[in-house]
Amino acid sequence: MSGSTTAETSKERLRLWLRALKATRAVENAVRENLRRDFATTLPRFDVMAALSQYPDGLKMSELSGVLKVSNGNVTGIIERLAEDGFVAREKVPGDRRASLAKLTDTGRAEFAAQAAAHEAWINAIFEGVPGDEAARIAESLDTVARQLEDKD
Amino acid sequence: MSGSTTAETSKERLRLWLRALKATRAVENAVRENLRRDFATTLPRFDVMAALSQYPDGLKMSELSGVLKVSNGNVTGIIERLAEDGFVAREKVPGDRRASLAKLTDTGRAEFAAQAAAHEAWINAIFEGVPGDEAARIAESLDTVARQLEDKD
DNA sequence: AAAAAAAACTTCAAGCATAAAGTTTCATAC
DNA sequence: GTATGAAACTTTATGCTTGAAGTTTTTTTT
Repeated sequence: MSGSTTAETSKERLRLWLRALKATRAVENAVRENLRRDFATTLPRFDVMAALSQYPDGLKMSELSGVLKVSNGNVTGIIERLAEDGFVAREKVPGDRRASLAKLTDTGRAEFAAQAAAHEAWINAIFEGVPGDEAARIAESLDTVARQLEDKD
Repeated sequence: MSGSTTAETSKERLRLWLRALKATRAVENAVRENLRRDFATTLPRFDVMAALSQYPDGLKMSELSGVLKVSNGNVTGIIERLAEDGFVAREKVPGDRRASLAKLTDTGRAEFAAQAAAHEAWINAIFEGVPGDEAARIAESLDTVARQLEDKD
């Protein structure tokens, strides 16, 4: 009977999801709090800077919203505030006057490097109780779920 | 060497977290979209109604914000909108004129029953690729993380 | 070449979320 | 019994987020 779909496994999956949601929210909230306390920033801003740090030549606004899977209007606001703080610069795209390129400034790059190092340390501390091989197995299962959802789009 | 804490397991844990975050966000977004499409509601509203459904005698505003781990002001707004829609009633607490009790109405209870049934079906479909025993193991690891964070508060 | 359609943004309205400040009510101290 | 402090909320300011509507520029059709 192993592997069959019963009403009981449905409940079990629901419980898994609720626990997963609870745990990830707890981690997320801890990260938000740390970002706020140590860097006076937010998770969305960190996410944007993380994305930009992987593209030294910059990303168009629409590419950025595609990478982060958030709406266009959302990206507009976050980039605007990051630009005000001097962490991001908006450049014009030569052949297209509609588009604009968002790019980390040197200040932004330095700031993000510090944030990323701290972030890795926080995560490492939080996941201390999870052995490495267990971590790999969990990631595998979660990817299965993520892929399942991507296919539906 | 198994189980020792090295720089490599730190990176591995970071990757695990990023994948977990990506997967749970994907599931969360799918649920949000379904709630919107099928019930014209939101995840925060669903969460509030789920909490209230477990307390037939109602919850005080402060208790509700404690259960959901969100701020007081947040609860005020969500309950207000749910009350406008007739799903929640605010009652006075006999001995204390400061406090108020939030409680599902009959309409609210019926509405939530429909939402909860649909929700379980969505989750079951999304987690179809995850076998039951794997699910149990993942939940175990996630609980370890969640407990770790609770202790710090 | 003019018209229509599409693309790349930005703006807007509404809801969610927090922290901080403000109100009213209750409990304690003196 | 009056003052002090705490508790239970609400309000406000700011930022995140979306979907929808609006603008400008580019591309495609005809």
